[in-house]
Amino acid sequence: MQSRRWFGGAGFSFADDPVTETLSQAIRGTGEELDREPDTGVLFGSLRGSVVGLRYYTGVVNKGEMVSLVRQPQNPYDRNAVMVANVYGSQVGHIKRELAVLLANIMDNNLARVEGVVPFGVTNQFTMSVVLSFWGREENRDAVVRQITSRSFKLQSGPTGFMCADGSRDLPRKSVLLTAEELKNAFDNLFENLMDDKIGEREAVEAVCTPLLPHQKQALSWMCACENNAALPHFWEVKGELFYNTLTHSSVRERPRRVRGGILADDMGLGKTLTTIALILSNFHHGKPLCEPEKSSPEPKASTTARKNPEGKSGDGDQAEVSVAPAGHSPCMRANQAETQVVCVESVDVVQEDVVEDGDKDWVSEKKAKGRPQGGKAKATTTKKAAKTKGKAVSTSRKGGAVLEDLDFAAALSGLTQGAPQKKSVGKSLVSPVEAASSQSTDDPAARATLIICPLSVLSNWLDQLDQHVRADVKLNVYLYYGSERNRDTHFLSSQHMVLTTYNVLSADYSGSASPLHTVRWLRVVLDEGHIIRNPNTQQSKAVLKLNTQRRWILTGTPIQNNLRDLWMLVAFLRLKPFDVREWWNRVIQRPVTQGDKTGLQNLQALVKCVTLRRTKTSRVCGRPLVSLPERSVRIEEVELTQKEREEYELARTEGRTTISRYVAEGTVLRNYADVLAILVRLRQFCCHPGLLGKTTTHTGVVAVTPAELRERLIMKLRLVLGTGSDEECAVCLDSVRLPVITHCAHVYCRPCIAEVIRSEQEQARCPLCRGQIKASELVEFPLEEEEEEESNLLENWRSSSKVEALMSSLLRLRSEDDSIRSLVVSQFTRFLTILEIPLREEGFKFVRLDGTMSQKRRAQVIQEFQSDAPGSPLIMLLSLKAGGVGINLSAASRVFLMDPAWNPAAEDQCVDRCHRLGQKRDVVITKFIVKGSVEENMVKIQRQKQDLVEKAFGTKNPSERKTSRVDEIRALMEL
DNA sequence: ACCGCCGGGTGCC
DNA sequence: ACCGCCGGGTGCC
Repeated sequence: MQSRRWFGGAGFSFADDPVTETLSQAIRGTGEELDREPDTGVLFGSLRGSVVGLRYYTGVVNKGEMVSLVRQPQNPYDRNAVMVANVYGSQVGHIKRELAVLLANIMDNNLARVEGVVPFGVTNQFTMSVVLSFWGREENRDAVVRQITSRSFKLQSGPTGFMCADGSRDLPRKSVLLTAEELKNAFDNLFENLMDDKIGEREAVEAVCTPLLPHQKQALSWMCACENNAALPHFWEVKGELFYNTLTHSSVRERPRRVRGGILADDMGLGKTLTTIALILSNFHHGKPLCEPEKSSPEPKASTTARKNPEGKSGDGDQAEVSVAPAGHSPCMRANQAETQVVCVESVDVVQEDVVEDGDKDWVSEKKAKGRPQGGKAKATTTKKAAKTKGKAVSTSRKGGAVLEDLDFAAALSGLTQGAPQKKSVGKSLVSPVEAASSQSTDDPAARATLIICPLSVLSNWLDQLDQHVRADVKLNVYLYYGSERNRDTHFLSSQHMVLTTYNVLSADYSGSASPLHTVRWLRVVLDEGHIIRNPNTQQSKAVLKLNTQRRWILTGTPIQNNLRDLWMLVAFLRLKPFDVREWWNRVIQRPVTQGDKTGLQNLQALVKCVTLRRTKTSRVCGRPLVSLPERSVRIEEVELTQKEREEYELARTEGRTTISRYVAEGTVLRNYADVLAILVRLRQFCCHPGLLGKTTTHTGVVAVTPAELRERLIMKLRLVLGTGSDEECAVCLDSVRLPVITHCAHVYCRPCIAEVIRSEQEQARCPLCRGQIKASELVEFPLEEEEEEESNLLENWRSSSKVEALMSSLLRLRSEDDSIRSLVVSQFTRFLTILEIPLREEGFKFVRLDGTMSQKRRAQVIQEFQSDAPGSPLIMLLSLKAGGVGINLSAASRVFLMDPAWNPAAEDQCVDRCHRLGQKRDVVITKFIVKGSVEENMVKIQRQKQDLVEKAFGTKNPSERKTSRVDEIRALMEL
């Protein structure tokens, strides 16, 4: 079941097209990506050298510990200098001069990566040995060996002197290798069976009005434990005075603390949002509730404050009071304050319990150690300052600072801003950037708000769920940080219970100066649909890593799309030391695992297990399924083309075959990728409706004569690639293409991405996909022309098609049998959806439409309309496959019509999951329309074959093999 | 002695 | 560094 994740290639970007998808995958494995492809290197050998200058630096290393080698070309004493640092980045010393010359040469010319292990640790205060191993691409082996021997160093073949992961000394590493199949299975199951029966259940606080299901209580219990538990994390042991990491063999003086958070990777529909809401309300400081309903309050007031829709307009079904917190104006100033509504329970007594938040515990023990048990100067100061800056005097004090904070926070929450300030306010700089930067590691009582970051498409879902699950008489301050009018006041943001925002807003803020979100000290940051940040090169990912927070959570249904590399960003966000530094991740986890090392895999499994909770729809709690979803069945409906359609199709097919077979013969299939893609797309469009083709009739594959012709042709190809409604992946950023441009060699990229390539490579700039020469002046943009005219043209000269008829007869039959059943009609081609509107209208179906071009506001309206059970609400939703992918809930539908096969079966599944999820009452029936004797049939065949393939799993095949199988697929598609 | 040897000063890059 | 290297002092045994 899970194996289908493997073939999802681009995952959430839904690059449905085989050519696009795997081609860029193939490219990823080829280019000069040594640094980014740590798993592709081979070991050239190793040699013994020495580290000098130890006495000048503080970095310590143990026997067997790994060290990193960092070039220092700016070193004033030697431009060849190579610095040696330990796992935590502290400098240990330098590589001895003569050896540094060699390393500098190898490193600067990118001939090999050099990794160091210290075999004996520090034996004197001046120098020590280091074993250097050289990793690189096979074609560089000779050069490296020559460099080494010409400087009369001796390269030992193999990893002699390499330390074993178990710490045994200086023996050749005996790694147990796994077969590709074992590896694939292990990887597939990496996120399975993580359910530890030992985790208990925990009820949510009263403020949560929806009863949690057993598995949700388990998740809550687990999440609270993750946030509160102070036990040593995995791979750490106490060794005398120090703490010792068994993987890197490093030790540190300060007690390493467990990641305060983790990955909640439950399947879609198991209630990750609800569980997270429960967590936020149930586990504030010291494991106490955030706030509770006032029990004595006779009439609960429905007031969910500081809340607005993305568009600033109140949603229709929104029962709670919706108020916009105006910029620069604190909601605390509202007149109808009812301070008693919020009771923030946070007792200081907890400080003395066993399980407390680390910061406080550390503080207590620190004070004791200093023999000042009741002191706590530093703490008291911060607290006072916090109180002071809020202009709030607090007189009651039970025990030290904590109670002050509590009252202070309660006051802040309930809006007692006009209390009598005894000292003058220091302005709104409650959180100064300096404080923020310096308070990373310690527990921070000022951190109070939870920041939720999600894709725009699920923002409204969070608001709905908060309404639904939080008791109306709980006054929860939720601020939607979105839109140009958003309140950027950090004091205001810090004082919220929750702040909701999107990845885009976050990265937009980040790119500016003084990002408010990066200034606030958060209690908790939650990344919803966290796999969005799997590519570490994106602005979003960089922005996310820079957030200042105590606790970190990732919510995702698909923790790994198809590669181990996807995991790194998640690990980095969680600050899973030391793997948040790429080198250690690569050396300890990624390369060993990719090369089939059993120990590496075990380490990876342990690592994942200690931060992840994942249950699937088929998981069981105490022998019972988590949730009982209705059945779901798939039937394939074969569609026969009419005589006329068949003739048209065959004409196009023959033409396409001729072109492609020529490319195959020439071995230029991949170079002519855009043409091949165009042919395939055209055939797929023919299968749906001839009107999909638009004016893309130009003959492909003929060399253009004039620049104008070439330009026209490129624009046409660009339109083909983009206009299908399927998503395109940029081979540079590996994300959906934004601001698309097409190169003269007919490859599509984001303009900024390819511009950067050209800028950095200058005259030698080459197309990342085909290595053809590219110039900035030759990039062609999509002209913003009048598509409307074409659209109306489409509708005026209306004709039906076999597939349209097949759908219509199904829908009509369905309506006559049961007119309460709602359907999703899904296509990758948005134009097809437009075409389908005509017969639907003709037959008097009420329908709505959801596609990627619609604004968020419109989407929310449409979904609400469709989900509503009011009489006269629509029976059908026309849905573009891409738009149907993420987060949305369409459980009102129980029939799905997949109009055209997608390349990525996972995309289809995701789409079906929109309705086959919690809340679905009926059995779900999925109908796939496949035109008999067409590319569609071949696509389905190849999909099935893919599912059976094993070796694709880890990307263990080398790039040329992958390219070959890609060509084979195209041949199979065209029956060549 | 335009050497060798001795012993003190010194020390990353 | 319980080294190596440098450079000054010194000089048969």
